Amino acid sequence: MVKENNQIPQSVIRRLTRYLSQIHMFRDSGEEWVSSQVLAEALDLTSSTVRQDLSHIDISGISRKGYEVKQLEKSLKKVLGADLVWNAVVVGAGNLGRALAAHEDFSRKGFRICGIVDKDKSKIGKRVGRLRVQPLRRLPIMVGDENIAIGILAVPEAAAQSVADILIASGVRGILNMALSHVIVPARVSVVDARMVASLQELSYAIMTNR
Amino acid sequence: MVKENNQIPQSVIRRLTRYLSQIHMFRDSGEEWVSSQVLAEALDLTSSTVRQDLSHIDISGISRKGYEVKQLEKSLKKVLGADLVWNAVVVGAGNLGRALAAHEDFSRKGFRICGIVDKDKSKIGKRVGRLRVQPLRRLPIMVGDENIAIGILAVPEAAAQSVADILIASGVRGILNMALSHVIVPARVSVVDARMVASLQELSYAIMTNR
DNA sequence: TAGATTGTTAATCGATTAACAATC
DNA sequence: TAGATTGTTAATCGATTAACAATC
Repeated sequence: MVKENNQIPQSVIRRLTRYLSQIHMFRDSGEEWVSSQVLAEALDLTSSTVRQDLSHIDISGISRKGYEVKQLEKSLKKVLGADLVWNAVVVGAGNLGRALAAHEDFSRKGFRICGIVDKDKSKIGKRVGRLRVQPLRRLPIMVGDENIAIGILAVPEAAAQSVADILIASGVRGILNMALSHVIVPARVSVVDARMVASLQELSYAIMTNR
Repeated sequence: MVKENNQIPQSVIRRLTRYLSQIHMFRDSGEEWVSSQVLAEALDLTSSTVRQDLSHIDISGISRKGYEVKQLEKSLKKVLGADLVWNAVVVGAGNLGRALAAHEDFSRKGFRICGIVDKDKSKIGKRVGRLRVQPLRRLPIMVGDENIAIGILAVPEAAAQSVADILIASGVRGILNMALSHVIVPARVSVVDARMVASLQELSYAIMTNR
């Protein structure tokens, strides 16, 4: 364990998020220990993959028992930054943007939505849960004042790049891209795509080829 | 080109969805031809990867010109099933479920949301755009009557598996999983994860390790 | 103790990149 | 024609799986 300092591969990080979710389930059903085998079965993986993955993080298993659930939860949260609170702003106050701004899961998992902005005058000032839609031009002030690290991009395909540029200029460190299109960013900014239409297209391909 | 019959790797399919989105941009700006080099640059890939990927689908490029935009769009749509209309039902009428049911991008890209259901009595009957929230128990009838292939799972973590089981019993062929947790399904059903909290956790890791 | 399970090394498998002859 | 770009093969790189000694 603890292969500290050098970066963990993206493929592993993606599975660590799944381990964390699964560990919560085990914790909630009162389990105190979990083996690589049990974790693997719950997530359709091999126990070998689980052990390899966990070798990247600060956790020690015990022969014949496995990993302590509480400790594993703590280590996974630590490495993913899930033990911190991350401030975020939603850009785009369409159906999707408003839903994301009000989505309970986010705050429950440490992502605090501090604001929602739109460039469309007819949307500005409208209530979204406890927030009000602000004008797009306020973005730099909001990001600076509220220590916002993450921008959630929920605008139409065609606007995605120009709005991403504004987010970057405002000083966010990462972008969750909900738009269809690819956005280009400088190296100091990170992007993760969460393109739902793309996911649906992957799904339709899978359905078509599934026998 | 045309390595027909044998399945295209998941990693390639994921990029094909990106090519399709990018091709729409080129088309909209009036381009008629696109080379592997240009496509690669727009998406942060190598031209070699693009050519390899396109060798899986039914398209021929021409030396010195590249690929015809219209033809490439058509081939990409064909292989991804994006030339078809897919009927879908949203399960869970929380903030997220309601937004997904009303999301314009979906219908524009051929995913027709035919219904939204919830088990919570207080939500049933409420309007969501042109739809009304139906009781969960109507799911099998809806899926059968409206030829629904896809279920979009937008329920809390703890309910995900049991609701997935109901979707499967109702006869859907694929599930878009918006819930945090992993769902287990029989081989004849396909699942694609679109777990947004997981994406945010990937992003926070990326931010933390970005210098 | 006996045996289940970890941690890790080595083997396999798959995906990406490089290279280049063919071609328009 | 000259040269840009494809299509494809081979090389490299990285990720997953298998295997097994160490250990509790």
